[in-house]
Amino acid sequence: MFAPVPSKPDLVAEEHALLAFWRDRRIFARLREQVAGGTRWSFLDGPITANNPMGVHHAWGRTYKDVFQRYHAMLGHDQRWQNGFDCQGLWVEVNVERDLGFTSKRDIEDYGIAEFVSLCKQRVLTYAARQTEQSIRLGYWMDWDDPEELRRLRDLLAAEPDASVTVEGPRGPVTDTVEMIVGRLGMPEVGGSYYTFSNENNDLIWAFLAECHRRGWLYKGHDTMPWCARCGTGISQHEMTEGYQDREDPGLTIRFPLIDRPGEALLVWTTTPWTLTSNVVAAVGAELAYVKVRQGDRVYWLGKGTLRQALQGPFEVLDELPGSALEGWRYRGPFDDLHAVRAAFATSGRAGGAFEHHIVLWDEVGEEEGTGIVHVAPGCGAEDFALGKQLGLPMIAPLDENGIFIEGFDALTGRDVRDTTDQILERLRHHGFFYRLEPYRHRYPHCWRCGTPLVFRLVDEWYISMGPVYDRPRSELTADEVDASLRYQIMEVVDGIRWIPSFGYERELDWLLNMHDWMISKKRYWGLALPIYDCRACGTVEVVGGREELRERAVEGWEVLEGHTPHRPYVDAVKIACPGCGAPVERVRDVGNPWLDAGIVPFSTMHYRTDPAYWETWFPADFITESFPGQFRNWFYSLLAMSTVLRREAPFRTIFGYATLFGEDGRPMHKSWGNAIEFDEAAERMGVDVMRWTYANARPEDNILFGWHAADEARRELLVLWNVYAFFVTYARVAGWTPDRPAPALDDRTGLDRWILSRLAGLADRVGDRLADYDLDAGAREISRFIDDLSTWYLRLSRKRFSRSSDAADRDAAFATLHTSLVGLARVLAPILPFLSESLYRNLVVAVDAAAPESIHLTSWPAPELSSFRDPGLEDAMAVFSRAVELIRSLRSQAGIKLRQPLARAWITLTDAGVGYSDDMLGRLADEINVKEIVVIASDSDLVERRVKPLLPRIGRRLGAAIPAVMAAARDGTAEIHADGSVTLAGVTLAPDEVEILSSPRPGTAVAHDEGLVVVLDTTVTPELRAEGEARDLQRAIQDLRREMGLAVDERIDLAVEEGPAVERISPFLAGIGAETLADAVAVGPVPADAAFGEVAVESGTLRFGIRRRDGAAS
RNA sequence: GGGGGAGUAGCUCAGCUGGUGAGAGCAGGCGUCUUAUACACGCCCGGUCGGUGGUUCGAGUCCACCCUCCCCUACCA
Repeated sequence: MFAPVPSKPDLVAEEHALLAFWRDRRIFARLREQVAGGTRWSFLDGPITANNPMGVHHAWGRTYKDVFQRYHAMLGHDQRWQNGFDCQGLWVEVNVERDLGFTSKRDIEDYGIAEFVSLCKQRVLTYAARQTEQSIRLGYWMDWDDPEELRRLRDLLAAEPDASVTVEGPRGPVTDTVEMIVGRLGMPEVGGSYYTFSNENNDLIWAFLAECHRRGWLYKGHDTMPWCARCGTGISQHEMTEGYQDREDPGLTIRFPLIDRPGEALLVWTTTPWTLTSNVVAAVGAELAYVKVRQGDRVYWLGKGTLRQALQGPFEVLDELPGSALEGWRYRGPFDDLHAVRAAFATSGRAGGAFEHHIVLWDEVGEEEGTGIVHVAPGCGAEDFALGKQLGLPMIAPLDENGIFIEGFDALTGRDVRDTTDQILERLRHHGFFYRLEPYRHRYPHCWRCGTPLVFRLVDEWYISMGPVYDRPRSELTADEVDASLRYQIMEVVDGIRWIPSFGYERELDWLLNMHDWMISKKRYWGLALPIYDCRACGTVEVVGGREELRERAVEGWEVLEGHTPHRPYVDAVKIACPGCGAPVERVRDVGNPWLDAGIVPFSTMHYRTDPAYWETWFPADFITESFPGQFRNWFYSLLAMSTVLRREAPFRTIFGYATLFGEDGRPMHKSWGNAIEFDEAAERMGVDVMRWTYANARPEDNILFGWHAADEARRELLVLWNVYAFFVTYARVAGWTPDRPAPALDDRTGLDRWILSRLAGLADRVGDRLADYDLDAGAREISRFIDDLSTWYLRLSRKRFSRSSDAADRDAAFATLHTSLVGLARVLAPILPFLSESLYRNLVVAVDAAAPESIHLTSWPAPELSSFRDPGLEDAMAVFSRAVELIRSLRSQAGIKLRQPLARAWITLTDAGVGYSDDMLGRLADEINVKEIVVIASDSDLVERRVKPLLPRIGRRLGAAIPAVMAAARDGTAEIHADGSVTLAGVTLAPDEVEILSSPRPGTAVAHDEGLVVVLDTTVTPELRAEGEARDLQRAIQDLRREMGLAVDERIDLAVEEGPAVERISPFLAGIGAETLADAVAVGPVPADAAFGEVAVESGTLRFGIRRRDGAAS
């Protein structure tokens, strides 16, 4: 027997109960055993950064991952089920620094790199454990580590990293030091999620970098880079776009006095005053016009086109020269007395003499902003640097890695660049260089991690060359040209991948075409140790391809690294012999870009090096999915780049991208804005199935607005399903029905039964197709439509068959049909709503069938076993019928005749689509619209008057200007309809296929039409019909009273109706009312004193009645 | 700065190669149905389709210009 079901479910409590059930009964483990050896479907997880609790936006992506994996499991596909954690990089460092109250890299070095790195690892383990718990709560099935075990390892790592520890792996216990066990997490012998800080991950990146070096693509660049002074690291092009923000800077105009033209000065504009300390030359455009102007007793030179924007106050133009005429003019800079400037200029001048500031020509100079004369500081800007290199200018690099002025800058030395503006302005004013200061708003790059405005610094960084960009379409490139350019090789790989949504393909190609060389170095502590050995003695660069190779080549320091993961500081101690000169070389101190860590996972997690057969089996992944904003240049890019270098083939076949999650108000979720929802809060308040349903219905290419209201909408939809389920269970229990009762054969069931089963079979087919095509929202829409059909059509029309049927066979057919529908629906829902579907299944199947699999997640996709139910003709017919009912209801509403009032008849015409109906459907239909009779007719000609609707798309081109008159005639009804179906309007004859004939009602009827379907309703209410309607009113009132009294659905009553004129009219119906309201005795007379009293107003008076519980009758 | 997208009901969005009363969901109002008991269904309210001009018999849809927002991209001082 089914367990009773509450009418309002506690979804959250149910979810917790099922989590316990799955855990206790090892359902997931058994699913894996069940599909082991099946056809392989390879999903590769994009690692989540284990640095904070997961958010509801992660739950969106994880819903996709879980749905598609579960769907494939239901198809019997073997899978890897490996979650990934992204572990290394600045994300983690920034948080650990914050926890420790650090503000600079010096703090870290004072604290100790080893200790700092250990804290980073501990933080990763903390949040890996946390996110694991949250993912499990979401119902996300993966090969999860035990969160307690992760926390234990974390604590051991803090206390005793070199102590021996044993963990339980899939192939038995594994013993190693704590540090090394942590480094082996996710490896085959330890199992569980993969961690990008693992030894194997780092090792394979070394192999990748060595391969890049072997091909000559790895190089050290000396360039002016965007730099975050807080983090003390360069920012690569990949990271730049994340951090553009509007910012207000000083828009400063200053004077550069001309040495050879006394009393005259150049006007120069800058938004970064600190770079003036490093000014070397001033640039003008050769083609631009420059003017000499007088303001008071001052004379300035500036671009003619900038006069209006640059000058303050009245001026007089004295002279005009082309920019080319200014070349070579010497000027004095504002910081020429600084030691650093003097030193840089001392020997850089022509013929080895001292360098002097002068004007150079530069075609980059424009007049849109500033003064048309550009201050150039090659040590402080990328484009300045390029110009400086081209002209052989001296370079002044004023900042250290923390953004502090280095020695040689007098009072500025030791000061932070971020707060020297006032000091510099003061100095400019004092020495007469100042002209004008105005705030200037512009988009300026900021550090994407900490939000600090970036500065530009001259530094050495390591790059992977992306190869040349050719000035021709890809189709015209030769094989040699492609071989020489990594970017084009990646593009070829991209061609072989399916991108969902499709614009992803274009966007990735666009990024590849425009991207610069990949800067892979970071001057930080926690991350991949770049295995680059840059010999100071002879300049030879060597890259070590793995830990083993390093051990073999080490000439000193190996013992320091021995027993440690390949992280700083231990790895820094190892030196190798320079292959060029033999000198011992140490590793460059840089760590790697974290996207290297995530990009190698198609190799590291698929045992590329250790188990080639396994790798062959699972590579490439069939499917990956991540949020696409940003990932085109991050994970997607690094996956493609690394796989292209190592294999020149795609690491995945299909990529599915989804957009961004915002708060309900359309803004990014932000705690201080009050629109943020924590994952845990969402899970415990709305339930994860509601969350999953919200995500399942979202269009992935659109941003999702997530909040409590959206969740309520999703919940309402699920409650409809729950209501159907609760209805079924309630009446199955009353009737004692269980599935082991033999069900009538399909052919012996009603059209309605066969219809819903056909719909179910179609549902399973279509949802399966959609899920196989990674089109979850379309699948969810199919399910919504089915739930609606099941509830508002099938069940609505079938209710009496469950509760008050005298035909046992028909009742059994109804129960069997609804049971099949609910179980089938649950199985289709299982990948999407693992909890709700399990809840239904456990009660509808497991509770009554000991032989059934004990979890819905151990059942297979139901489409094959349902396919015999398909009957498309029946579905078409039902679509017509349901549309007819809608139209009739609408007619009643317009006519002011409520549904409870019976009417004599309705007529409907049936189109071709409707001919598959069965007779019992007509009967249900008559009940549903409360008419005595439905007459199916071939033509509506006798019932209606005609109106003509010209089909504009057909006639528009032909008639042109005659259209307005034709349309007016159609509206007036002055149309001549000919026997052949053609129509004459306003003197123009239209062919039958150029018009649609509509129908309008005759008196006493109402008519509605839709797509060729016509329904006509006889709206005449005869006295007999009126009386019957009043009887229904009475019945309704009695049922209401029963409810007020709190009677059980099967409790019996005595009914008394007071005498009166109204009663006379309804007396023929009293017996029927008694049956419907479970009244054993129906009396016309005074209402007993102990009865509950009710009344209802009808046309002929008021009906008064009383009911009372029939004592003892129930027992 | 370049490229792309979008501005349609209070909110979130549909509106196909131009066709003449502009749609859905939610919110609001009204009603209906029901021993699925407050679930569901129906109806109504509500829009000068960002602005201006143009092409056309006809423009939310095509063209031009302008305004606002978003995304991508960029070495501009």
